[in-house]
Amino acid sequence: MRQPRVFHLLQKAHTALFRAADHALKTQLGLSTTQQAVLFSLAQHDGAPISQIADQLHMGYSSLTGLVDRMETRGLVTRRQNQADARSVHVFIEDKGRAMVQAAMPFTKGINAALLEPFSPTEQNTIERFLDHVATNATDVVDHHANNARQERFSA
Amino acid sequence: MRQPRVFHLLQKAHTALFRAADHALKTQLGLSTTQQAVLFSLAQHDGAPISQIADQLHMGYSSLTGLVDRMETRGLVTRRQNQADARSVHVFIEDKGRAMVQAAMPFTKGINAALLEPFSPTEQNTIERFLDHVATNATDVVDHHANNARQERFSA
DNA sequence: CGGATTTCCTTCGCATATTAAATAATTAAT
DNA sequence: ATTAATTATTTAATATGCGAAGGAAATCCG
Repeated sequence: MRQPRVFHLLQKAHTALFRAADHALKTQLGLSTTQQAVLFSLAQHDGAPISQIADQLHMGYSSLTGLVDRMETRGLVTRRQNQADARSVHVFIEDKGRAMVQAAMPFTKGINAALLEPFSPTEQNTIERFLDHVATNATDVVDHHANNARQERFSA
Repeated sequence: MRQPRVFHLLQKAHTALFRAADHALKTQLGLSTTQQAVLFSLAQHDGAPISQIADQLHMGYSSLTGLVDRMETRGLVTRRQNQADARSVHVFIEDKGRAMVQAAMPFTKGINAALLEPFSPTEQNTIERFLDHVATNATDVVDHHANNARQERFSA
């Protein structure tokens, strides 16, 4: 049985969706995709330390520093230091940021509904499980195969 | 029935997979995600005009110019003018570029297999159809909902 | 034919992102 | 106490991506 080329399919699906959504959200809210991601992550884990956000979004600290800078300048979030551990910096959503999450809601909800419309509940469940699976396991899978490739090269 | 938040799930899955894969492919082949995408697109449509690549990857012309520049510098592809229509520029893969596609193959294949391993053939088919569906319909769906949002704003 | 328009691509300027390496500040470990 | 590890920022280099403007070729149309 032929296996779907998920790797490229996922990339195609993603770019198709997000280049378009990016444009819409940028012109309507002034939010970039990445900033959106940070905001939505914070909406679920308000006050998360930088390290945790970086983890969730698979980014380095240095990427986040600039990102949070820009969002803080615009009044969407605030940095606060942890009193227990003065090294870690926590990020909190401000009202303005929360408002943006709310404003984006009907948009993303509509998109979800429209994209899932042709699929049965069972299929929708499969789709969800797959995307979750990729989100949580991709790093390990990739690392494993990258190591394999390296070993093959050494043994060649 | 609760609907999966495909929008955010897709983003999470994609970043998880591609931040990791990016790193691996960059260190092993020196290819960025976008350059990969161009290369793989060309592997299937060698000699495509810039406009077509832009279409496929949902990018503007100006983004592609620089991209192809860098790849041309590295000897992966070549630009050639269309003799029939001197405006359009076609891009061809060179041996070096083709070699990279080949070199990346086992890697992506392994990843595909690993990510699909927990899913039955039927489920794999569903997944493929979904990703295809998103890839081809996302733009329309997003535009439609963006327009709706704009209309609501005007009528408010 | 010839001017206006359109198409295809490049150039340029700008904002965003991303990474690697170096630095700081703080906490933990021995 | 000294050393090591953790957390985050800074800096510099590169990539990416969009929009506006321009140039060159093709097409439209009066």
